[in-house]
Amino acid sequence: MSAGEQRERKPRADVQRNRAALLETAQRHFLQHGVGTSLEAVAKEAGVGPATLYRHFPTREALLAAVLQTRSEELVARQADIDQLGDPAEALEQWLRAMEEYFSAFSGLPDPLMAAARAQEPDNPLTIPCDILISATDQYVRAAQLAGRVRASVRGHDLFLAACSVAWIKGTGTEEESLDRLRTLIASGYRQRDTQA
Amino acid sequence: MSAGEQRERKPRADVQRNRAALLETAQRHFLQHGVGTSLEAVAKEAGVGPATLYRHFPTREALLAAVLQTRSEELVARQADIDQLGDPAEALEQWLRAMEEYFSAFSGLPDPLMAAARAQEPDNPLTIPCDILISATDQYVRAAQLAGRVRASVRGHDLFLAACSVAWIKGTGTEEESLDRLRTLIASGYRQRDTQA
DNA sequence: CATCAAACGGATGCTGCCTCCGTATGTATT
DNA sequence: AATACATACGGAGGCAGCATCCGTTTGATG
Repeated sequence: MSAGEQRERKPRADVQRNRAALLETAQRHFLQHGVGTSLEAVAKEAGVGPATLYRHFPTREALLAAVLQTRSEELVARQADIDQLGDPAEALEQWLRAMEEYFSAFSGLPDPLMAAARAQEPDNPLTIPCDILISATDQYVRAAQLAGRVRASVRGHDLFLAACSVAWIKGTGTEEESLDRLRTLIASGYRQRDTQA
Repeated sequence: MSAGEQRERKPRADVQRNRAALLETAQRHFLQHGVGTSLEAVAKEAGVGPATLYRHFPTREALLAAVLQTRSEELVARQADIDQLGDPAEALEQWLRAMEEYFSAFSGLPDPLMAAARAQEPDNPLTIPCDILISATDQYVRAAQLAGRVRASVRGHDLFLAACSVAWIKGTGTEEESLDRLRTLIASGYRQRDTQA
């Protein structure tokens, strides 16, 4: 209490408990019913009133961002593995797949994600994740370009959009085979042709 | 009443009138607020009760399909122009742009469209339009492939998905410049390289 | 003008969103 | 252990949109 410690009241225990229950339930509901799931139902199943949910997470996006936190960390962890790869083209490819899986975590996720990526609303809790992903993608693109494996005209942002698109289509229930064809099409689009000049 | 004529009662005049008013209003609302617009509001502004709207168009998709009818016809009309072009690669390109514009008619349109394209629900009034578009795309693809301008591995369905994706991204409010970059990426993906062996 | 099927539309029940406010709960103090 | 107090809780309620039922109106017909 002496050394600069503000000596603030310890936060209540139920706050943490409710928050955890909400996150756990929300994740399940997002998984089962997509990002548009009923928040009222989430609250009820978590054993709290609607107001408690809204107090913890003022908007659907805030809840979504919080639930996504775990997955974001997994994505960052994957980056370490990917960076180990010697081949920058392979690294880019794997990174794109990792991002796509992240976008496909819940059906309907790409929409709020794009909304966040577009506008510069700093209050949208999904904006920061998006910005990070775009610049990370740009890193991988540049590395692959230096190795002459990716066209010079390509930007990280382009492939971010492409990955988001594929995730969106995936979310609409398209068969995996069609998705693979689309991925191949995109890959042909950004890869530098070997038979150059 | 003799010659096989079933002599059925002439349909009431208000039916036609209400239907027309609903379509006109619905188009305006879809344009302004996207495909998710309030059907109640549409009915009210068209000067009819909710029940009348639902009697004419049992589902949102039915109304959407009816409103889209006009645009579909415009698309067919464009086909005539496109078919005039000598260059099959150019024809494919223009066709893809035409489809993309069609998909972008209303914000949020790509979602129900993809839903219709995916499942074989013959009762979904959007399924037929989708099937037509896919096979039309396939025609253009084949023609361009015969001319050696498009990779052999590409299918019409792939480019249908790609066009739908671009339209989806457009609907999320992304800047036109980013869209152009994405279109270019896709084009690089399907075009046959000139420096072939 | 009378008839009657066809179409209409208001009322209604439902679900989900979000907020207000009286109440309960956990922490700190004595 | 009991009290004081801030903090968090949650039910109630207002609102909007969907979709349907059913009593009433409308307009084609003879």
